[in-house]
Amino acid sequence: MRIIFMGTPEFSVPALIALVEAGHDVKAVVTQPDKPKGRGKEVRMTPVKEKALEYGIAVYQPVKARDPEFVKLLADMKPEAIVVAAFGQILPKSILDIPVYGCVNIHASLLPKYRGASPIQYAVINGEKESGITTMMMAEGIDTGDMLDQKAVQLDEKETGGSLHDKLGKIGAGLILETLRKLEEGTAVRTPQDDSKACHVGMIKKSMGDIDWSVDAVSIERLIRGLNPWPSAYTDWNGKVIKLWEAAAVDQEYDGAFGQVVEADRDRLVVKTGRGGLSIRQLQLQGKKRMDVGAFLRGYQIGEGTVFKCLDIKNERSV
RNA sequence: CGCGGGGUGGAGCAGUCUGGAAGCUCGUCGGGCUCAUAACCCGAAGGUCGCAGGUUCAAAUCCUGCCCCCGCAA
Repeated sequence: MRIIFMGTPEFSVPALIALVEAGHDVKAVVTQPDKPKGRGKEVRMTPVKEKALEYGIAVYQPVKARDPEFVKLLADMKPEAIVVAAFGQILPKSILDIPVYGCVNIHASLLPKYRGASPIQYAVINGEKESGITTMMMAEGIDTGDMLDQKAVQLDEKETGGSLHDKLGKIGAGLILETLRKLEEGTAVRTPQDDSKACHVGMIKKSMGDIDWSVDAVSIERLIRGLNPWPSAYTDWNGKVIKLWEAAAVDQEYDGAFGQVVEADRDRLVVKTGRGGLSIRQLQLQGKKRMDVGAFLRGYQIGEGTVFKCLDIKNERSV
């Protein structure tokens, strides 16, 4: 099938690879413009662009895809389908109408749940038992179009945003091939979404990682997993930022203030939360590499009574 | 040239400002105590102090250049 692929981050890459390896005629790849990233300020290509160049596929990076000139460019390529996976821009109707088979989106949730920008992290943060991939016909609303195929996956107890991201990326790659085949064969079934069961999640903000110790330990532990590896959950220790990478909720009540260390021995560091304690397993001090809590305790003097603080004023957690 | 932290036996840290014996908490190995132990006691091994130059009687420490890791920002 003659396809135009639109995607930007790492999540989109497996799908692009799958399309190419499956023999589809990927005419062009559309991705976000390069931006200065990283420590230096170096301009870095998007992951999708990098892969596209490997394959020798033409890459387009419009600041605004809805620009009429760009729309015309797309139309002139006469794609049979446009496959979109975490592209990062909203497509206007003028683009949605171009391909005969339509614009198919690969979305990382079991729609209609978790429409929006960060379905993967929120699935973990909210403690979902399962999530998945939905391929869908794109409509003008955000992730509101008719569903085509869906594949679920169970979340592991230790699932992180990163691990789920990788799982779903692979599943998405497989599912989009199936969906395209059905579209071509004419066997695809469009299922409208039940809007009453829909929910929408916005972009992840770094400030979400600022741990509010008055919240229950179970939720904090989920937050830590959901925001791993990016942007990560963190707290303040004597004016220094500490990222928490791994923890476990302890079902026990302690005396003391929220955020206070209530247990500290050779390999165990427990902090009091709104409900229960949080046993920190792996953490990272600013400027340092991540380390197991045992190593941290050996190098620094952490006594019971040490207090971790929530520095940020606003904790914006939706859903 | 975006801002900043750091590279010291296997791990995590101190020591660097105010040059002058390699330190701390662990780990490892051997021995002891013990019903037993992640506990305790005794002993031991293990380090080019990121790399290369320079200053000095003397450099982990001061100066110069380079490499690597990390946080912020984007």
